[in-house]
Amino acid sequence: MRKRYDYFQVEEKWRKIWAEKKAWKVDLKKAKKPYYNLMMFPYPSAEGLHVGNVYAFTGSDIHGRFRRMQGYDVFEPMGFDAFGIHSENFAIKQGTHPKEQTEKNIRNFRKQLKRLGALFAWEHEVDTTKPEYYKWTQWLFLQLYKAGLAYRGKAPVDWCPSCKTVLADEQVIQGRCERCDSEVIQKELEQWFFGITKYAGRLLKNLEKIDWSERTKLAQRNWIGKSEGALIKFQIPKSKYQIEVFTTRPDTLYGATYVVMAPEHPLVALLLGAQNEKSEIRNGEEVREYIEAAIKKTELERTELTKEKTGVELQGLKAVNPATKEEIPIFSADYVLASYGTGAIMAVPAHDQRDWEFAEKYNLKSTMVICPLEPRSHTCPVLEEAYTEPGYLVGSGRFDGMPSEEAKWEIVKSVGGQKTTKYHLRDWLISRQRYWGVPIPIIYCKKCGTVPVPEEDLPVLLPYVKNFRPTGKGKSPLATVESFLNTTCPKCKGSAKRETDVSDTFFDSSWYFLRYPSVGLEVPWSQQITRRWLPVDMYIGGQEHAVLHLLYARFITMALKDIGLIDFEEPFRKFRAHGLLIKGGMKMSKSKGNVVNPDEYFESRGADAVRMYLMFTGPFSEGGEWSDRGIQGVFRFLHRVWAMAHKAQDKKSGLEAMRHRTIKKVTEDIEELKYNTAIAALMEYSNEIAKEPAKKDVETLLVLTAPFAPHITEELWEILGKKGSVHEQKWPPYDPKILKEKVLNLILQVNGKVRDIVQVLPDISAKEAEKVALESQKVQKWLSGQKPKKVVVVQGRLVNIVI
RNA sequence: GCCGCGGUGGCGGAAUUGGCAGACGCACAGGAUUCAAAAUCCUGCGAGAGCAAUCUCAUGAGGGUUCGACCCCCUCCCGCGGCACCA
Repeated sequence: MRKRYDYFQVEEKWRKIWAEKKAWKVDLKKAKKPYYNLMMFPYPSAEGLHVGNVYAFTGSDIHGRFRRMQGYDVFEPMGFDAFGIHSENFAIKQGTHPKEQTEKNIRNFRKQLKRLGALFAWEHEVDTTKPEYYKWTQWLFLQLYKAGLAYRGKAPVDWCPSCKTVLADEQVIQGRCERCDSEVIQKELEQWFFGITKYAGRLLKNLEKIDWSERTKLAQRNWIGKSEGALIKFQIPKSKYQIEVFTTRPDTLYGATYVVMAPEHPLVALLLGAQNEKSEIRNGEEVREYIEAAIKKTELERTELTKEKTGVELQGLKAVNPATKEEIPIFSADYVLASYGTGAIMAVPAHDQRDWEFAEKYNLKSTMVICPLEPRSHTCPVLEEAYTEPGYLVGSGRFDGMPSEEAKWEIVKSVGGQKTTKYHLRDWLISRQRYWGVPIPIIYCKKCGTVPVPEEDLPVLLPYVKNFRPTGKGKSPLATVESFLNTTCPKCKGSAKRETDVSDTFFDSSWYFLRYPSVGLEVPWSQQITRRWLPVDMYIGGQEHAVLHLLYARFITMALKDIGLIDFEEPFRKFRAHGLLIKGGMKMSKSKGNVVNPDEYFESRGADAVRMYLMFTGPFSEGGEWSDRGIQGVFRFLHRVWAMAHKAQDKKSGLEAMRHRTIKKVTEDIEELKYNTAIAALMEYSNEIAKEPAKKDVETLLVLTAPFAPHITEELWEILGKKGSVHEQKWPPYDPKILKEKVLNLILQVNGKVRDIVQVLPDISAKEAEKVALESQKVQKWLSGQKPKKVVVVQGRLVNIVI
């Protein structure tokens, strides 16, 4: 009796059985070989599960299933990163409420995710919007606060006028909001920050020792942006003030012909003095106007590269170059950023292109102090633009003739400068003036100041508010909710006000992996369980989070280690970024109308076919291209496997060597996440088996295919009358001795071109191979009697005859 | 501008890392089956020449190293990603 392959019935049947048996449950307390297989949890959008999610999760699940068959106790949790502006905006548009909308979306996601046939540990689901989760997010905030890593500060911050909230540095892409692409403007606001910059050096250094995708590490390195340089002070004569600059090129100090301070530099304001007050600066009015205008500009306007540089001289004041002792002019210009280094620079027009352009415009002196060639034996060229490469010093007093790299630190020493390292990374701004997020657990009391909410009072519940629209006035909508805003001070019991901003959603996701194993417990995480399960063994996710989520998670983990709450400082032992699934050569997006709905294919081809096809489109780490017709290929493959399992005979297989080769190939490919070639190997093997199916081969094929297509393999395993589940089978070993074919196809080349292929014994010696080659008729034809100049023998592969 | 990755049939992609270029699959063509279609199965499928055996050319372009190059080196072109007035 032979049934047709009815994927729908098969998949539904096993989904039910697995759920009933709790087939993937691991005992977190007792597991002997714990393996934490993590995937980036999704944001549950109203559009439903995206095929990109399915792609990522399938790749991760295959890895989990593979490890499980290798004998690990695999914990593969799933959850929802459900707070955030996205759902809030959606709710505003639809006239719903984010809470209800989110609950609805999660129900839908859960239903869709269950069709995937993954190992998900649903009893450990995390939902970041649930008080039982965000209670601990708030608790975490308090721990960081106690440790001095969460602080409130007034600073010019990036404000998105469309999202009506401030943004973290990481969320501003080239002066635009990452989410809505609006031009970001600067606002001076008092906000909460996390002190991630304290960890810059460690975040950078640890990259050397963690097993992560190289490109992800590279993106983090770029973002952290280390520069080694020096702090050098320029005295303002007859005053108590000095301008301290940061430079990576102290070797050019003798060429510093003016200094520049950023418009926001506090010393500029100080030197200007109060309005109407007498100042040393002769053109105070002009300077004031310039600074006001500069501060008003958007980030985009200020960083526009093509724009001509502007600035204003602080007339009447000079600074002394500590090397030349020369008095040089002082400028304020917005090409110098307040947020980096000391907010002031020494300008060396000859050796910095930006300074060159500025000096040209304002007719400032330029002195060449680095010569590209050894100056004693060459004349230095006349520059037509800044020379920024290393070279030899000239016009630099006793340092003349020294290579610039060498002179650097000597010069720093000679002027009493200080060697330092600076990073581009900025502190993490976590305040958001929005509704749908975790309330920051802080109370402001007139008497006691800033008071953290006592831990026993957590969670600070996010109130259900009908009007949750952003106000746009630099305040969260929660500020209008009297019952939330007004509270009593935990210290003096007097009346006090709550912080009304919520925290960045990236804070929610910066620690969820710690919560998963401990879900349901009345502590943020159990020490015992955490010691057994963390750090995460394998983390798979998108590259787009390289400098957002992945950096934040590392920072939080490091901070927790220092506070003494966990005993490891890197959260993810291994991280692999997967590629992007595209369609028609383009990223999928609603506006292009090329978004693939996975449900449609779950219906028409089944989850196994969807899983397998997605993995077949290309290397998992590179991404792939979805084609509506392409899925037919794996669908046919599954049908053929179905058919051959029904036809399989209990007889000796003629495919021993191939079986072992396939096991080897599939094992190694899965190990490296090269699922596309693993599947190709399975197809090749099955193409051979199909000719005369022997049970032994079909069984091996089913075991090897199980991680990719869990339902059909389980069904066929049962149909073959095998005991237990195919997923409980041990991953098959291969025997290197059986790998080799009995005959070797020896390639015979003449002048590097293949002219003949002969079958020989695999262990043929070099001498014999040469003899065989020279005897070949075809080779002789090409030789046409000539004596070979040289014969190259590659053992077990080829012979190349050179004439 | 700097850094990184890539460019292979009509398409997605392989190639044990210097050793048979195009595995596997899609699409396409021919055939079988069918009243017919779908599905399925078999065969073919880089380009050019040839009845054929076979030969020539071909991995973005040009050059080089090598017995031998998709792979290594140099120059250039194109695409993607990260950073970017960061001193």
